[in-house]
Amino acid sequence: MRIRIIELNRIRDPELNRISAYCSGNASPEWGIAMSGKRSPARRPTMKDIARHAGVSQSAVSFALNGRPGVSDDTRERVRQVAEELGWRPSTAARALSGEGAATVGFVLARPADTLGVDSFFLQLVSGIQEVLAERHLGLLFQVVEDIAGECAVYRRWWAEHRVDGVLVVDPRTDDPRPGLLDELGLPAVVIGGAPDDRHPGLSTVWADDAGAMASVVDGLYALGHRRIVHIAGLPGLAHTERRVRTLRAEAGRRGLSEVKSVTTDYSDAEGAAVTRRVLEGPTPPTALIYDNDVMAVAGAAAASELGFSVPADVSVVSWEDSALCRMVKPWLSALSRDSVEFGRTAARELTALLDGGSARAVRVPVPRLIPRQSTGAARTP
Amino acid sequence: MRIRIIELNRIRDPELNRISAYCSGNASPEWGIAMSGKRSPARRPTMKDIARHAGVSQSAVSFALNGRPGVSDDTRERVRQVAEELGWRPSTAARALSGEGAATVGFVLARPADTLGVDSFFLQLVSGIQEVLAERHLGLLFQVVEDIAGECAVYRRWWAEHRVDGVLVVDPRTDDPRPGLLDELGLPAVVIGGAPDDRHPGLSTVWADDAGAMASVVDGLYALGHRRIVHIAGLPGLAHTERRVRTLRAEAGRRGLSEVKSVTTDYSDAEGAAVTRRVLEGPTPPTALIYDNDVMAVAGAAAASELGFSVPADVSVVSWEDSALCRMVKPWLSALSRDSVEFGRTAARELTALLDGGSARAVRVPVPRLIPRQSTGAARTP
DNA sequence: TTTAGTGACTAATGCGCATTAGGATCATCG
DNA sequence: CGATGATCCTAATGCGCATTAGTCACTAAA
Repeated sequence: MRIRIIELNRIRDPELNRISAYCSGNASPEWGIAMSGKRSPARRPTMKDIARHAGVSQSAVSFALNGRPGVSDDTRERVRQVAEELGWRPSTAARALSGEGAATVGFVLARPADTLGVDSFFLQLVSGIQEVLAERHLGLLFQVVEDIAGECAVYRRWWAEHRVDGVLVVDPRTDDPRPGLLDELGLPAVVIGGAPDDRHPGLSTVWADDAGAMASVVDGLYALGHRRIVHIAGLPGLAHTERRVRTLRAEAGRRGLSEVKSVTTDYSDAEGAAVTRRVLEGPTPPTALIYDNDVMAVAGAAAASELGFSVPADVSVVSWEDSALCRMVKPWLSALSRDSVEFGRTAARELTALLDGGSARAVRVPVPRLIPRQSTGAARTP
Repeated sequence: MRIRIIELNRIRDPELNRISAYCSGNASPEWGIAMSGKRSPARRPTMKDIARHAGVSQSAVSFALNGRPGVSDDTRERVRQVAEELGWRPSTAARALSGEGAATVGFVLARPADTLGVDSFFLQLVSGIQEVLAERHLGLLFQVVEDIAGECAVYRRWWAEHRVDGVLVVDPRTDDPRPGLLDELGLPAVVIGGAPDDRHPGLSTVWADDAGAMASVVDGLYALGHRRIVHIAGLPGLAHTERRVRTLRAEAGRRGLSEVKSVTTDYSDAEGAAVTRRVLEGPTPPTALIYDNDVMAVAGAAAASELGFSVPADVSVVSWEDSALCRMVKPWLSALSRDSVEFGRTAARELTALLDGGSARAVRVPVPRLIPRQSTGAARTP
């Protein structure tokens, strides 16, 4: 049916080839499908088909399938069965067009392609997000861009194209343009990892208490006798980096520790190792290192060993991210563990709540727990 | 405008809350947006708006913006400018509905959530795919499912919902139900990592020559004097696993090596280490180990060291996947390196070609190169 | 017996866009 | 000078669905 139409179009307008996408899957390039013996691709059933099969009007079908009043229980059941038999599913395009939203949620990852390294966090996060979205048949539109500007452009485009009903924002920054933009566009959004923000009451937030975690890590290290601590932090602009850095400074101040500092990096193994070398080669090397991710922790621990520092005898190492990596090196790295999959689930749940008309709120997920392994120990008393 | 409509609906049908998604972004839960002083969210401009501003009919706008004949160059330019000013973008829903396809490509990852570990391959692959799709404003719909059956269900749903124009299939298996299904649905698809398959001429394939790579690895190890080689392979059902296993057997047969074998695993660090221990503790331990991914290689190398085997003096290690991981352990692991991002780009390009009406084909990407590092060396002569 | 009311439907409309079928207004040619 | 095309536009239609406005038959109330 559709095929024939395409053929006609083809004849009338030779350069019109976009439509051909529909049948290119198993069509020969010669447009011979309908004529050749080959089975043509199955046709999507529509409500009209259901109506015909069930002997009612389209509207009745719509009422029946959407649980609206206006049809008898008998008819409703019959329509449902026919729909089932035909394998009908509502066309998201048509639904979106008639005001229902696109049944899709957007997720943008802003980082250069070559920076996409060994990082289990995002895949797990996305996996958790999926789990919740899938239950409600919501799709996840995923995009990787170079930077925040690109991310904003994507949001604008998605909004203008009517592609998504809401978005999940990751890696919030201090002075971030995204919340404002999303507010302006009226696009429901959940910020993952951002602290609650009064300026954008329309956005929900799902966040971990980095401050609390940092405080407890410092507590632990202090109790082990560590007085010189270096925090090899992540990207400087990120909100959670700032929170950690600030908390570390506060904790140090509270205890009167002067040789405690944070150094920001780009999260790469290379910088992690480089910074480690730099601080350990200084006049008064730290006795404890806190790394903002597992990759840097592993690279840093290796760098320390190379310099002749024994872990944990000479220097303790804590990874702010737990993964298989931490158990793939010797000594096993003590790490702050959080459930990234659950984090994703929570974020997705908040977004669906928002889509259902709920009001925005800030949800705090459990403080990451420190899993003590072999890389932390008492500070060597000088 | 829309707001008012929603309010009316709300009054008539209190339990109708799906529509609310549109304004929940910055709407108070009280539906007071229109009345309150707050700026209501911007409204999407449509072609009607453009037509009004430009003083022409909607059709003229359509012709102008789609490069169709029927409007003067003057008008065309004017319309384009207005569209630009208004920040207009075609509604994908409307486009899809009028037969243009959904401007979206699907990607399903079939693996249990907890198996989503440290794996840079997929993120890089997706990143490459994105790069190509983004150029053409094609969206990527991403979904994680538990298994192949779930994946098939997703394809069916996407097809019935008219959500995607084509899909990218990863991890092809021997005796895979997916190509047949996609053929049946007439959904254009590119199989990533599968060998060319005559049975489904409608599907394109992008694949690496695992056989060639395996042969060259065996060549290299043989030249170094290795005669007892164990291949710690990935999942048994996967097409590329089978290719590698078969090739290894053939190569061994060709050289008359009897102590060469493959052991399949689940790709996890745990199994990688376990299998390593088992084979090294046997009566005649292998002198070379080939791991099907970086995670197992690292875990395996560590396990070997723990057993007292020195790498590479006692046993050589090759990782069939290069990543930062391979340079994060000592000794650095020799690895087969491929450009996953480019792999993704190639796959995406094949799919867009298919969507443009091109015919299916099988594209071979370059054979992965072996990067010799510190983990491979001459076999200890017994 | 008329009137109002209700339950169960069908017809008709709009969403935003692509496309087709028709006008109008010209210039060109026989 | 009227017929024939071009050229440039506008009106109208359909995609698949949700929704609104009828319609019709039947029942309960007045």
